[in-house]
Amino acid sequence: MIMKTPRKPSSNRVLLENRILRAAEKAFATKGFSGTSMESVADSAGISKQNLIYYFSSKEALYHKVLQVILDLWVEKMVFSDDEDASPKQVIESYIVEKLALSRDYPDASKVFAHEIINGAPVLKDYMVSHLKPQFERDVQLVKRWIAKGLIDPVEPEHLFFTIWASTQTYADFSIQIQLLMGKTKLEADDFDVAAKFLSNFVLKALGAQNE
Amino acid sequence: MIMKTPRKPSSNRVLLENRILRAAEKAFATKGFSGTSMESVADSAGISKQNLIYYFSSKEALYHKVLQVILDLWVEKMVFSDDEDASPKQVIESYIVEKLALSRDYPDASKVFAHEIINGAPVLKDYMVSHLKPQFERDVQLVKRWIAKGLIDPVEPEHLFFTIWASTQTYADFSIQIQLLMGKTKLEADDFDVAAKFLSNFVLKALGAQNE
DNA sequence: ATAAAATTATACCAAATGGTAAAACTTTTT
DNA sequence: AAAAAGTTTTACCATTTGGTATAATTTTAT
Repeated sequence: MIMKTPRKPSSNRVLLENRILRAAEKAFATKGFSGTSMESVADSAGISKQNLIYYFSSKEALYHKVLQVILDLWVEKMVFSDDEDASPKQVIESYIVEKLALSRDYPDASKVFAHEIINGAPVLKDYMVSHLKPQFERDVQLVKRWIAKGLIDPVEPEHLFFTIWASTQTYADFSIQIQLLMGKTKLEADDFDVAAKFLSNFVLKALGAQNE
Repeated sequence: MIMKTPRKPSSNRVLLENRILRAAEKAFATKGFSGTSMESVADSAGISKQNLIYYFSSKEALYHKVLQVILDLWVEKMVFSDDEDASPKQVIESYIVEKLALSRDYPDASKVFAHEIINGAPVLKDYMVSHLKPQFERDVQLVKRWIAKGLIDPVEPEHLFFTIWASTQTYADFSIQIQLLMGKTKLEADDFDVAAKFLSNFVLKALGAQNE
């Protein structure tokens, strides 16, 4: 039986796919799935619509790939319960800092995710139950142990996470509102630093976990 | 000069317009502006597309009206600095409770607003600067006076508002995520009560304003 | 009752859009 | 060099969609 050796993917292809994915991410972020046309993505990527379809055979396929890239990035960068022996202050502080860094560095990714969730998670529902929920439950258990040990004051851990997620992601998803209200044309790195300090202090104090 | 007396709007018309607006709000909330077709709104409202266009001459007009109804509701229900002499605890607690009540009772409105903001506030930009920003700045000043009087600990008031908004609206906008992670088919009134308690305690403690 | 205004139904259309078919061209492998 | 695989371009199409034009019907004011 003769096995044909497949040609190695040209480096050009990888570059082009990345260019397409970035263009698509930006489009999905600012217009949503329905509001994004394949032609506009192709234009942003500098290729023809038909050529875009050669690389991603349908708009759904393109959207799925964009979501997958986002999730890979997030899972890679966001682990809460890394070190069982780290202090709550350390863990929470770096969690908030990292989440805000994601909002700062990947605002489009955050917005695509926000669109997906607001629209009822039509694509991500299964993934959330199978992957995110177990991780979430582990993290909740860790917080409960902290409470049992008296390291932080008693709170509902689930709502603690909802609050941290919401208040870090708002700097990406609702950045236009924040800009308009603060009279800025865009959010600078400095604004994210201030937000990180504010939120860390805020959460730690609310948990009675400033020390250590 | 003869002035024709215009016919009074039939009560039927008011009812029908409300039915249309509710259907449109739900559609815009779950699909966004681009993802919503006039025909689907008409179907949900139980009329023909052409008849819908008779009442709202374009999709833009319909969307603008939906936004306006939402803003009217929110402005009516959400006043922060009502009473200068109320204690921070009273003001913040009722603010959080009322914001959560809006998320509970008008989740679609919250989602339509979220879509608008994530997409860059193409319609609401001007309104936010002319109406919301002054109100925001008044509220910020009130918080600053609280700090100056030593009623609460020093924080950046702007970020305090961003956090409260984000963490109350997430129970509407991201409800599917919360449901999936908590293993519920929907969020009940009880869940909102727990969230209100959690958030009130959390924020007041972070501000050092539990007493009074 | 009747004219005028309001409402609903019928027929239609131009533009946008996601996608297919297939030919032409380029690069890589043998 | 030739075959094969990969890539790009050209031409086209069916469906969806927002919207217009207009006729038919119902409701209201006089």
